[in-house]
Amino acid sequence: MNMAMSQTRSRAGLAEGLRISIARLSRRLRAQTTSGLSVGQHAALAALDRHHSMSPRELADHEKMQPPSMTRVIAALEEQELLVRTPHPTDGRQVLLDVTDKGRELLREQRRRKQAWLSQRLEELTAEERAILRQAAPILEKLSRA
Amino acid sequence: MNMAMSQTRSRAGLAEGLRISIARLSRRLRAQTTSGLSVGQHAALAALDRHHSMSPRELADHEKMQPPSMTRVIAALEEQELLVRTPHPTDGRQVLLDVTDKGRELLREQRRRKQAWLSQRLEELTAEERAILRQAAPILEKLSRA
DNA sequence: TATTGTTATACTCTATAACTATA
DNA sequence: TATAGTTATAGAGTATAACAATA
Repeated sequence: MNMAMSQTRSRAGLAEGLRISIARLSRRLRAQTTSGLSVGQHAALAALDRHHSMSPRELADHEKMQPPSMTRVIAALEEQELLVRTPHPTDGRQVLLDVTDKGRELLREQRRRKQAWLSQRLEELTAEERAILRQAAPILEKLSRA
Repeated sequence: MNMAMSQTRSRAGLAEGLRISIARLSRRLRAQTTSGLSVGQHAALAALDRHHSMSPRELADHEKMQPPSMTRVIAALEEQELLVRTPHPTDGRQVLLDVTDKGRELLREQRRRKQAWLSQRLEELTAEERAILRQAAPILEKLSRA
């Protein structure tokens, strides 16, 4: 029995293996600053590109981040003119966020260049391995929001 | 076409989706301090439990962490008497690390209680979804070391 | 000279608590 | 009072650079 099997055969082993791999991948992804944007900044911008005119609170909930943390992410994106803030038409407390043309262009450019480091690692896998990850991706997405 | 599909159909989409899910999962896992040990500390201890008598350098390489970062992880584990350091028999520069009985007991206890938050989330998936993750886990492990 | 490990230092990401403005 | 957002502050995790000890 090899190690990968022993790690993932039981449910506890699956959780432990995933937890450790996720932490390690996260560390390595953070070290690869592909775009000038942190992973969190990129995620926020991409979410905003899909769901227009979100408030900071909605965006924080979507990304499972605390509002003050999101404030800083938003400030960094605004600083780079990748998003704009407009007042909510009826609720004076709220702010609406939208991606700018420059932000959309950056996202497009990123996708064109792909996510350099991770894409390269994916290319080194077999087609079958990639197929499994393609199936797993929406499950990981669901887990990350659960 | 739903969002998960559009995200994972292309290779760039797969990389982007995985990257964002991994970052979000990592954030949530870090927020769940199950054991008193951080994820990095747990990973180091578990690696040491499998491969006995590693040096700090080997452990850092194994976990894809820089040596000074690993120094701090090791110090925290030693402080809690979960590992011991012994001088290398022939190379005076090196140190050998080994899990203590207390460290092994902690790992065993952790596995018994499972990795609380993530295990709970896994229980909420269907059997089929878990089966896919079980296939994906060794691939993610491989990616995390690539 | 090269390698192992540590110390010093700093940066990024994120969190909690407290505050302001509006509802 | 309750909610949205921000500011102030702190902590965890990690990195790079510089150093000491040994090979």
